[in-house]
Amino acid sequence: MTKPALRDWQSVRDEVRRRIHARQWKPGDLIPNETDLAAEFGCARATVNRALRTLAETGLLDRRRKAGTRVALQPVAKATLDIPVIRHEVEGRGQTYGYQRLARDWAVPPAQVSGSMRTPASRQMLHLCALHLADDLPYAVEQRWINTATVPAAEREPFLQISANEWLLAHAPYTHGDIAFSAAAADEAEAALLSCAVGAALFVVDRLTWDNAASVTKVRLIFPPGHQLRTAL
Amino acid sequence: MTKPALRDWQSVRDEVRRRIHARQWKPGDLIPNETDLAAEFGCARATVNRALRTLAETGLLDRRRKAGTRVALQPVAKATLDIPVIRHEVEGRGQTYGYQRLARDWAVPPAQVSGSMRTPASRQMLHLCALHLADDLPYAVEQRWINTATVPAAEREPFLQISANEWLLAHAPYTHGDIAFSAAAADEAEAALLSCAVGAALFVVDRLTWDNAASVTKVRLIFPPGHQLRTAL
DNA sequence: CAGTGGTCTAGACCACTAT
DNA sequence: TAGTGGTCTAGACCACTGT
Repeated sequence: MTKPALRDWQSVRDEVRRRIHARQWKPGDLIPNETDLAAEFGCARATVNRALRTLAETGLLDRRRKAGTRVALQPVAKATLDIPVIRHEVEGRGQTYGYQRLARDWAVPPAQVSGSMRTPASRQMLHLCALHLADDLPYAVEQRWINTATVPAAEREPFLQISANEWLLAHAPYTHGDIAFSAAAADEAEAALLSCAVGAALFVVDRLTWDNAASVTKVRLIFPPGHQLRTAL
Repeated sequence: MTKPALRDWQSVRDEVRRRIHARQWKPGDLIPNETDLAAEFGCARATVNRALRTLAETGLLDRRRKAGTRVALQPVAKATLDIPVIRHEVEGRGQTYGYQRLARDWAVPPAQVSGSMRTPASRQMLHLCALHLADDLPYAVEQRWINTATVPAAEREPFLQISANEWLLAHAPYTHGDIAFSAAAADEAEAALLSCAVGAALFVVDRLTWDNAASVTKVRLIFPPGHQLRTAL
């Protein structure tokens, strides 16, 4: 019995996945090298490379030069989260988006904020508080500090019509950042804004973005009880 | 002034990113096609393709055949989460991992569970409850249903020494799954296990995995107050 | 030192889709 | 229908790393 040639890298990827899944190649096993697989599959080595590279990126394979390619012992699940602009997130659910700016002021941030943003401890920063709505119900509270040394244009923006969430993406590019997810109990202000009980379990997203070595903004998004962040695995 | 050729796809990617960041190419702009960029950079089109494809995967570019490549108007941040085995997660923090099986029983799951796992509503499933520890402190509670129609070997595994979290990865491959993050208030049992107050805000991860059309397992991981899930952006 | 993956090249064909 | 990205190929050279 001869097998038909696998024509594209997706087919090769699927066949390799199938063999791993069928335990033909077991966790920890060394699999044939690219040249041999290319010969077996009847395609170019570059095609096999693309397939195996993709599988390595998802954590199913471990690849090392000279050592070869092994089936991962404990495949680390990789979940890719899309973090869209909140307006798009709401509209994507088929709901009507609403926005209210609650506060815009200049203040010296807490030491924890200036510390993590690497700004002088005594310097004032632009501080914003806003509410995002979905079908007129509270969707998320946004609390934000903006480093106007990095984004001077923000000084002239009132953020009355457009949220900082959206304005910054178009006006303040970032090179990298950190994001953290956690749970927190609602304080009185948050409970009032989100129409929930004080102490209710809120879903919290903290994000800090950088433009090279300069911090851009630090934001906390607070979601009402029941909010879920979902993704495929 | 002539520019030196860009030798590899990472250099091309960096140069394209630089131009976008410098607003030489603005959000919404059409950028030159692959052939022209290859000529400008002095490299093969495949090299440009690899660079632009990578940037499109991160959401910075929108690419469509015939329509060309545009700078994304609202770059959707893509965060890749690594979801390792809990033992590795703990050990990676330099802490000592501990594990306690709290319960292992057969039961008919709630309709919500059998419904989402697409199993007969009246069929018993293997149910597990376990506690993961870091330096002898509670790290996470694991509540799990296992579809033994898909993973019959689980019937003979006591899960006393090894957690289902870890055993399943080695013995029950999955093809795809869903994961959801949320916040929940601690009930009495959870509060006792995690040494926190009833009603405290807990971080919750719900995961459901599939082997093609057959569900494998549905698990809820519950983390004590203060737990954060972090990643780079 | 030798084997493996990582990448580049030049050319080709194809798939999709805006016009 | 024509322009663009998506991919494959065959061959080459290189980088890394186990032995």
